[in-house]
Order: sequence, then structure tokens, then C-alpha cells
Amino acid sequence: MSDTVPTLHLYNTLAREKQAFVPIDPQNVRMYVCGPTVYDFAHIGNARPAIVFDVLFRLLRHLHGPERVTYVRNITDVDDKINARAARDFPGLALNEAIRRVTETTARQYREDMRALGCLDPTVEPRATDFVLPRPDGKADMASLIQALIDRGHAYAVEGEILFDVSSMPDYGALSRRPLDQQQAGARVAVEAHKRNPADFVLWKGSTEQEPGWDAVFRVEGRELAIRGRPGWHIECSAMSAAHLGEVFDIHGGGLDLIFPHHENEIAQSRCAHGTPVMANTWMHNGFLQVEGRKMSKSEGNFFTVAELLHEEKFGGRKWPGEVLRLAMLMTHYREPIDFSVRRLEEAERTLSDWKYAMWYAGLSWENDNETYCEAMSPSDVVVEALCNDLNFSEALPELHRLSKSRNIFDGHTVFASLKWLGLVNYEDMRRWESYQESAIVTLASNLNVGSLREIIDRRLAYIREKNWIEADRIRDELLAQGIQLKDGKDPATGERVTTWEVKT
RNA sequence: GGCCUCGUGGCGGAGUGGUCACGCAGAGGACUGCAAAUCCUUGCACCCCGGUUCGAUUCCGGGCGAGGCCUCCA
Repeated sequence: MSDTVPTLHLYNTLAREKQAFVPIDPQNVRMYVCGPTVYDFAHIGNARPAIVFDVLFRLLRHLHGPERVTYVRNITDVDDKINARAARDFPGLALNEAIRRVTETTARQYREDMRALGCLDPTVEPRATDFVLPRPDGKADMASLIQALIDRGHAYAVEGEILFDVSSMPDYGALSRRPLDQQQAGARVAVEAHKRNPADFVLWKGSTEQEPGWDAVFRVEGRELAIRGRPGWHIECSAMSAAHLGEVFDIHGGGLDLIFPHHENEIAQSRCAHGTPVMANTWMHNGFLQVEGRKMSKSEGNFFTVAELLHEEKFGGRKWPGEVLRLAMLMTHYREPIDFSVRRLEEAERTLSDWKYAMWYAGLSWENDNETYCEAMSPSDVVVEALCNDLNFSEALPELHRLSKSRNIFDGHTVFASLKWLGLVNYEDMRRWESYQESAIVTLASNLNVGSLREIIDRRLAYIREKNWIEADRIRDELLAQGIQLKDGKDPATGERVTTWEVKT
């Protein structure tokens, strides 16, 4: 254990550089990550931010203490696509109720998928629908936030909508570095007549009779204005982050594509509503994922949900364990694009398998070991330090390989603790893995009518001593046919031949 | 058009102004009766053109190429 506490450095999109991370309140480090819009099951691209920020969550917990980190990942269940799906799947129900039904399923599936990928549950998973109107507990909500924007002169009402007035914010566009005047030069933003500025965006939008809506009342220029409607997309995150993390917090994360307009507009809303100079100090964005070299899309036929990869044989003709998907994702730095391919998954699987056998050969046992003992083990300092460098997982790999190659029980424990900490293995899975190895051997021994695998290996060694190659090789081939690969080695001390084995799956 | 990434050996993938990433695959060797496994060694690289420098894959400029955002999007 080294005495030096490593300093965490994170790339901040706001500054476009790596910066030392200093929490506002070390007693409560606060992170918000834009979660899924649960109109459908999560695809593999959705898994990337969940995994990336889960690693960061684990790292922050390690550095500051598990009880001193608050991680909020929202669930967006207010969305026009959800409305359409609700109307389709539950035509008999009131639309708002139908939305609830639709998203309960997808939200639950999302949580299950992310757990299968080794992600810890966030501290809080707020649903947008719970933060639309003023709450009994007084936590921040969208309608009040919009009212604050109106009161402070940052929003206006027109044609049944409340719009954010971008011209009221001098440094609008700082995150995406997209100043207003340049944006207009592109002339791609549809000019809508009722907007004062083409870049103005919706805070609240009126609903038709058929569309779901919430009954909100706003005070505009001294008059009450009732609009049954729904919130704009961006205001959801402004409300939920303020409700759980306060007006200014430490880290805000999400996919690269959210920088503009989503995060830019969140910043505008939150800062203008609260009168604060920043919304979050550090803004982090993960890169995109492609599948077999092409952008994932349903029309390309290369669109895969997490559940499909986990439970169905759709990608490469087989199922993929969650930890394999996770490692495949971590193999590339989080800001770089990933080409998700069968070959990559196979490499991840092989690496994981090598590590498991290395730990086993080093003498680790999960069947008999005390789980509490396993829980108490610390990850390698080298691994932690690597992650402290803007989550540079690749920097940690050489150390993991080095430790697993040593075949030393202490190093083996460090490998296990590190992999467990990274969410790549867990005690339960390793126990299952080990018991599978053991039971395969027991089954085999009974099939061969011997007391143990050891016995038949000894028999082979005896044949070898007699130079009876035919019988010795027959045993070897027979075992291989039954799924046991023998591996001959040499005892470094005595020079004796020693035989170990691997259970082929 | 505007903004922003990226371009490393067969593949994946870090990093650095001047000896090493690392993993997989390959080659050679050790071991072995043979094989597998294991161990050791090793080849193969920094898109192109200029500039700065004693020296650039690394810094600067230009070019070419790939991708993202500017509309819902992780």
C-alpha cells in the first residue's frame, strides 16, 4: 500500500483539457449522468455511458469513501416517442397511465441490464414524471424552474409555449463553443416565426386533447397562464439534478452527442434560474460506439439491445456474458470511438478467462474462502492510479497481466480484488465458475470409473514413466474428448513432470 | 458552411521531444517421446508534406483520410 493518495485528473469538456478534480464538498461528491429515455430497451450504445460512469462512481467511492459520493442517473419517461408507444400498446388506458405502464417495463429492464453489465445501482434514479410539477417535499421541479426563468427575464410565453430566450444569456454556447452568431451562419436551424431567436428552445409545450399533459400554471407579466402540456427535454435534467444535487455540483456526464443542444441548454436553464456561474464544475462525455465498422441503426441490421447480447444468440451467433461486454467496452478509452465487433468480444473473453485461470492456479478458491475476507481486499494501487488519470483503463492492463502471470497467491488476491473493484468479476460468479470446474472434473472421473481426475492423471504419468506412449496418449485424448485439456509442466524444484488441467467450455 | 474529435506495427490499444506500453496473433528458442500448456527471446509502428529542434510518432502549419455535432439520439 502506498501512502500517497493519487490525485484524480479528469478531462473537462468545458475547458477542453485534463484538470485535477477537486470536489466542492469532499463529504458529498456529487455526480449526475443523463440516463436513458425508456421508450425502448437499452441498446449496446446506451451501455457505454452507464459503464464508463460506473467506473468513475467506483473510483470516487474508493477515493472519498462510499458514503460520501452521490450518483444520480435519471430515467427520462417524458418523451413524445413514449406517448406514441403508449397509445399503441395500451389504447384502452388513459394516456398518462399508459405511459406509466410502458416505462415501468423498460425501466426495470434497463436496471437489470446495467446490473448484468457489472454496474452498481446509482444512489438515486429519479423519474422525470415525478419532477414535472411542484412537489410536496419542496424539491426542485420543472414548473418552478420555468417560473424562475420567467421571473428573471430568461423565458417568454408565446402561442401556448414557454421558450428560453438565449439572447438573455451572454455566454450561451460556452460548452459546445458554438456562439450564437456562428450558429445562425449555418442556416440549418429552422426559423420558427414565433421564436424571438432561432436558437430559443422549448421549456414547456402545450398538449392537444390526445396528448398527455400536466396542468401547469405560470405567472407571466402579472397574469396567470394555465397550460396543460409537457416539459421540454432539457428542463428535466435541470430539475432532477437540482432536486438531488443542488444548484451547483461536481460532475455532469453523458454521451458526446448530448453536448449540444442538451447539455448546453441544461446549463443555460440551471444557471439562469439559479443565478449561478456554473451548473457543474466538470463536464464529461463518452465517445460513440459503432458496430462492425458502421453506425448502429435498425435499418442497417446491426442494432443490438443489451438484453439481446446477454440472452439471445444474435451477435456472432452466441450469447455474451455481461463481464465480457463490460471488458470489451473498457478496452478502449472512454472518449474514443469504439468499434464493437465479435472479434473484440472474443478478445475480451479470452483475457477474462486467462485471468480466472491465473487466479485459480495461484491458489485462490471461492468455494471455501470467506466472502467477507474477499470483500475486504483492496485493488492494486497501480490500477487505481491508472484510473485516476482520466479513467485510463489501458494503463492498468499491464499491471493486471503482470500480477496474474506471477502465479503467486498474494498477487492472485490482488488481481481478484482489482477485477472485482472494476466490476469485471464478482464473488458469486467466481464461485459458480470454480464449482463448475470442480464438478466437471468429478463428473468426468465418475464417467471414467475412477475415484478422481488425479487418479487417472497419475495412471498416465505411470505409463509415461514406462514409456508406454500409446496408453498415455490414449488417456490424454480421451480426457480432451470429454472437455479436459491436460497441461504438462515441470516442477522447478524437483524437475518432476506435473500435470494440471483446464476445463474447456 | 460552422464547431469538435481522431489517423500508432496483422488485429485491439496506451503513451512519449531522444532505451520498454501491454494483450492477441506471428517467428525463434527452452521444456517434452510427440502435442498442448508454460517460460524466455524476437520481428513488425507511429497517414502525407513542410517548419521548430542536436533530435519529432510526440510541438507548430498545411494537406489527405475517417468520424461526430449543428434535428431526436449514449
